Amino acid sequence: MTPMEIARAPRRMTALPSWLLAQAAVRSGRTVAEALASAGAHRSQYAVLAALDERGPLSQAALSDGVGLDRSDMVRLLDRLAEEALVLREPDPDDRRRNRIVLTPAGRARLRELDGVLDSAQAEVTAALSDAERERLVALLRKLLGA
Amino acid sequence: MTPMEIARAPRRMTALPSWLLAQAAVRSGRTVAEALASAGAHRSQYAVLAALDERGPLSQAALSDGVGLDRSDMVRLLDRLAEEALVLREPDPDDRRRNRIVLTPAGRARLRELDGVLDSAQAEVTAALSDAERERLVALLRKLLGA
DNA sequence: CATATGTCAGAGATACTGAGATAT
DNA sequence: CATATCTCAGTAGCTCTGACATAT
Repeated sequence: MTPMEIARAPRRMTALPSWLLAQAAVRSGRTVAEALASAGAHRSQYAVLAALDERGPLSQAALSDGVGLDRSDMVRLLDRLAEEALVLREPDPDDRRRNRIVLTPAGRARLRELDGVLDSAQAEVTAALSDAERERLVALLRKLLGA
Repeated sequence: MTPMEIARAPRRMTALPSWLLAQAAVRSGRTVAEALASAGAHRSQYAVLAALDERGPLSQAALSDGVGLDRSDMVRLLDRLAEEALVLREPDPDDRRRNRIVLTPAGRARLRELDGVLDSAQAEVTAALSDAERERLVALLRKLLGA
């Protein structure tokens, strides 16, 4: 999904780092989104499942923060994950304002499945590069991001 | 503009090429959008002015195609550029279905100004990299895109 | 009282769809 | 008649705001 065609662009733009990054991100994002969509999932759903798997039960606020999603949108996302019984929403006994979001066994299984989907999507994204080149790209992007 | 905070994300995601590309593109895109916005412009406006400068007068369809923008959106974009007298919309005598979109002297001047804005935005985007690293990144992105 | 949380309704910008009028 | 161009209205998904009730 996110059809979002790759734009042809004026020549002067195609040399810009910002344009190359944008194009690469669009293609890569489309590849990943399509892979997840064919498994019936979305990027933010995967991120939430992964965060819960790595960090254990979290409040919605902590989840929103840890995943970079607005709190109001997290509400709807969790509605859906809870419907599918991939997470549980239980009241937090320590702070009754909070919901404790817990990954269910089904959620964990789903996450494993999506981990595999993501993994082959990465291979597809970087198919044009050798292993060494892919590593160099990753290192440069990390440095660019100040990691 | 495009506030769009950088997302923190689960650890397993931050190692993925697709995630690094997405994050780099978001930062870079924000930098560029803010630079253009402070000059009162948008990315697609710049692209249209640049396409006209490089290729001469074009129909709206050719412009849409050359810039990767939907035809229906091009209508509104050109309304604005024409209001500011940066382009002219004149009937094409050779094919009366078409509009001939012409860059005005003011449009060309605007483009020169925005070229400068873009140029310093690129420097900002790649500030964390050395010249050699920036070139390596550009080469890798080109290869990734199959250029 | 000030702040944090979850929830909801809606704004805003962007990409796209569908249909109509005009011309080829 | 089939197709291309421009235009307009409206949809869809996504992000973000503002407000509210509840709890700390």
